[in-house]
Amino acid sequence: MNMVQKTAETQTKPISVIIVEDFKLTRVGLRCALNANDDINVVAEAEDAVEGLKLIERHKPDVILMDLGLPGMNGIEAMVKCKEMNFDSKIIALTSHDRCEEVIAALTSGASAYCLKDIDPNKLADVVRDVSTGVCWIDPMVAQMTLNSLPKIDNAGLLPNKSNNEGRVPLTEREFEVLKHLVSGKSNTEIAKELIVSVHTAKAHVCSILQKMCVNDRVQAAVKAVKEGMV
Amino acid sequence: MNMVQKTAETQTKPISVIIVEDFKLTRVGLRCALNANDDINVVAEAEDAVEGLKLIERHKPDVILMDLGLPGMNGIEAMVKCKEMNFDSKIIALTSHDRCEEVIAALTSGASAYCLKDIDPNKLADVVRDVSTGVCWIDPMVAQMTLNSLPKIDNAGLLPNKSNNEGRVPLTEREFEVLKHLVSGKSNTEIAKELIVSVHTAKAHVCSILQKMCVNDRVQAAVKAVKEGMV
DNA sequence: CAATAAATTAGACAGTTGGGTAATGGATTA
DNA sequence: TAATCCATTACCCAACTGTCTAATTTATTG
Repeated sequence: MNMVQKTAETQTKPISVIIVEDFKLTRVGLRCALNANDDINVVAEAEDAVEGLKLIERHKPDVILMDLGLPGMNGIEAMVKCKEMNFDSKIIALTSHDRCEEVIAALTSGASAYCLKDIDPNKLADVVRDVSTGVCWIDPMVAQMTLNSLPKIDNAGLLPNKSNNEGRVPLTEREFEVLKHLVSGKSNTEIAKELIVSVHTAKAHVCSILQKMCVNDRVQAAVKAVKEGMV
Repeated sequence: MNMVQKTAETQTKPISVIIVEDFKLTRVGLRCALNANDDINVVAEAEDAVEGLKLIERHKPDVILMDLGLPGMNGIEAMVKCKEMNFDSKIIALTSHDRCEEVIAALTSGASAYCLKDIDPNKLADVVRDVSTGVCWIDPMVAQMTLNSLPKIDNAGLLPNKSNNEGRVPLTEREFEVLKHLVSGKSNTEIAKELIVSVHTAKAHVCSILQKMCVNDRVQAAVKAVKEGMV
């Protein structure tokens, strides 16, 4: 039952990898895990960003494994500098955190993949292969979060399609404002204060939002709004 | 520590897949390519979105392969409706185009992966495996484009951060159950009825959920849960 | 101009929510 | 065994929610 799925075992030269990681033990672990694969070759290792950048410049590796929590220059800065050097090395960001801003920052600063450190070593090899071909790969723990950070686009009429508009919700502009505050968890009183109207007004808006969205309470409205990218 | 080699070859039941694709020939191709793998099982196929949604509702598959260019209701609408049904099926968007808006629209509408149709069949199987575990996988042809669409964040001083791991939420199993009901908009009374406990219990759980998630009310909890993919 | 829709305000009311505090039994762990 | 954590129940209370009815003002549109 074990035959097909190695998409990478071709005859071409192995994927060259550089590891930038401050913990010696993790470094060794990464090297061993990756070098166990015939098609992957760890060509160098660095324990800080400065050294890492030098090695990257020298070796021009296919893939860079970059720890984000480095002493001195952090991994994200390092990635930016790396991209400025203009090789087409692909970068895998590696951390143990799953903070939203960090994930986004890494991915917008040059990383093609984001892995948490507890990834299975064999899986990591797969990711290295994927990323070397240009794939964007994001760890399950942060995937949803990342996808939710993408800008919402009005899907209606995106594809040659007509019949759809009926399901849509025709909220007024004011109601949209209210909805945004509602989604951010504000109470009617807070919404009223924010929009400089009376609580009665805020309540009235919320009420008509609920009816237009066909839901029973503000929680459902908020969830629906988030899920459908209305906000 | 870990003897697994191929992340998929375990003894657990195969990954169930539903294919929604209008071209018969492509459908056959997809089915054959996937069914060639012991750990993947194509349980149904549909040639349009309406039929697809019915099948999805019936089978609750692990993974859905969704063509975006369907006649009638398009794939993106179908994904939205699919997400509304609230199973945790993962969706792979499949098209032959690489239009930016379409990619983003797909990923924000519920897709966990975006594949172009000329993908290697074995690679597709890998993607199915990855996606079934929650990975976000984006085809090389559109990966860079997608990453560029992420909101830019000011990286300065992003990382000097260690104390943050506390932000993570260690909800108990019971609390997770309650959270799910909460997200679906149920009141404490309804949650209590659902879990066959008293309202007091439900309230207690909700209360500790709010504290653990560091939010002030159930709306914020629901939104956070949805945004971070906790449910 | 008249009709329609949106935004605003108000009072009232039953029901829900979230915070405290406190007690009990069961399970796991030190 | 003792200490902890979890699930469960209970009561109180201030605050908030959602619905109703009803009225005024401003735009927009036929």
